[in-house]
Order: sequence, then C-alpha cells, then structure tokens
Amino acid sequence: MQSKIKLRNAGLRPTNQRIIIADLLFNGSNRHFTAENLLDEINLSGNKMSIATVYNCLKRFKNVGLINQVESVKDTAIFDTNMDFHHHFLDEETGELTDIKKNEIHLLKLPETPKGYIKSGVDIIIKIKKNN
Amino acid sequence: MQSKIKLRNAGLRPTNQRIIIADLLFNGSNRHFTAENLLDEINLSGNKMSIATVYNCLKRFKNVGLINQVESVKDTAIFDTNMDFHHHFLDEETGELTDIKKNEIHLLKLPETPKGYIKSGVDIIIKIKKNN
DNA sequence: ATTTTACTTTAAAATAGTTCTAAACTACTT
DNA sequence: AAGTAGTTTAGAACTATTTTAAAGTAAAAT
Repeated sequence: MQSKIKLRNAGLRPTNQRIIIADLLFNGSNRHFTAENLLDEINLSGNKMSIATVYNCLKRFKNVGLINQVESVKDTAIFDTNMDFHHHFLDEETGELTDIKKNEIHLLKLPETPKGYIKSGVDIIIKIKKNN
Repeated sequence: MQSKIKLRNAGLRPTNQRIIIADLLFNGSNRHFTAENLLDEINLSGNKMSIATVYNCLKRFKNVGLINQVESVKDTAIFDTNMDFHHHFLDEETGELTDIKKNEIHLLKLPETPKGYIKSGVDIIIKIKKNN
C-alpha cells in the first residue's frame, strides 16, 4: 500500500476512498482524466463511490499538489497526474490532450511577473486540429 | 456603422443584435469578458437581448475569427477581442486575465505538430497569485 | 413590391458539470 | 473506550450553457 504513505505525506487522511483513487491514479503511467472518467474506472475496479466524493477528492489532491488541473476551453475539468513541468497539445475538436515534454519547448524570454504577485506556473497549449 | 461592414466581411448577416454587440466589442480597446458581462453591458447601453442570443452571437463571432475564446480553468467561458498573437497572465484566485504582448515572450523551440494535424494556435498562460 | 427561403432571435425548458447540505460514518486523539 | 474532527454520501441545488420550437427578420427570387 504505497498510496497510504503517499497520502499521509501529502497531509491527507488516508481514507478508503482516497486510497482507491490513489491506487488507480498513481500506478506509474500518467494520464489526463475527468471526474466522470475516474468514476467509471472506480466502478470497473469493483469499487463504488459517490461522484461528490470523486470531486472532493480531486480538489484535495490538487490542493496538496498530487495532481494538476489543466487549462481547457472545454466545459469539463481535466486533471493530469503528470506533475513534471510539461505542456500540451489540445485537439480543438475533441478536447483531447497530449503531453509535450519540457525539452521539446524552449522558452527564451518571459515577461516580468506583475508587482505584488508571484508566478505559480506556466502553461503552454498548442491547439491543433485534424487536417481532413 | 462600421460594424455592419465588419459583420458582412466576416460572412455574417448583420442583424440588429449582432450590430449592437459588435458596436460594444469593437470600439478600439480590447477586453476580456464573459457572456454575462456582455449582457450587462448591452442592458446598460439601453438595449435588450436574450442571453441565448449573446451565446449564439459569441459562438458565431468566434467561429469566423472576430474574437477568441481564452483557455481557462474557471468554469465560465472568457472571450477576448484581442486577435493579435499574444498571451496571458492568469490570476489563479480571481480568474482575472491580463495581456502579455507577443514580444514579451520569446519561444525559441516548438515541438513538431503530430502527423495528420495542423497547428491552429499557441496559448501561453502564466499563472500568478498575490504574494500576501 | 411581394413572396419565398433560409437564417436568426427568443423565452423557456433541458442538460451538464459541479458544489452544497446535513446526516451518517470513520480515522485519529485522548 | 469515548470524543472530536474530518470525510463520505445521496440528493438537492446551482451555474453556465445549449436546445427547442415558434415567431421574427434579412436577403434572394419572383
């Protein structure tokens, strides 16, 4: 049970529901997913959970830095287990995201952060569409 | 009536409602706004319109390239009249956007667009928060 | 000019995604 | 073992947006 330790380290009480979710999310490979996606997976894994719990849990995970929420024009929140600094291709038609590794983009110059603020992240989204 | 011509050039039938909106949006200075923001402004200007019309209109304007929709984690769609290539600071707490001019960012290297796709845009979002 | 056609607007209903509520439950502390 | 603080839950509520279908309007055809 890696997940239990992981949750405790993040300062979260390791409840059954959080462990189920952590087990699914942090199994080695990164992924983009919505709350509904995750609930489906939970159900498939033989577990049950309220959708409200999934949302609560994802919000907590995000706040403690276990997952990211990705910027998106779609009306559904998309989460990402990849916490490395990286970016995304966004298929404008389907909303599908694909990772872009940090070293595939080189940002030479960044603007000064406005006074009174600190920079908390940089998201680069390359929008793409099928050339039919 | 600049707006009428602008609409026609964009291939849109210049209806009263579209002209009202175009008059408000394309008056020289750029802005970020939501559908509700815009409806308030329409009402303040002494005009009336259904919120559905505002949404229809913004969708059309976006499709013909008169406005942009900005990527955002907030659950409300944010539109932008600034069609120059540019980027944004995003205040993570309030959702407020501020423009970053093209020349304040220098992108040296971009990844190859996946096969079968064409690149339709690049959005850079620098997330910031108040250092209280 | 009038009629026709296709597009647009509208209010209201519907939908989708997410959050809230308050009661029941559970992990941790004492 | 008992207390308490945080968590889960189903369902209601809420917010943003889209759909519906009827009425209205702009442009095209007569």
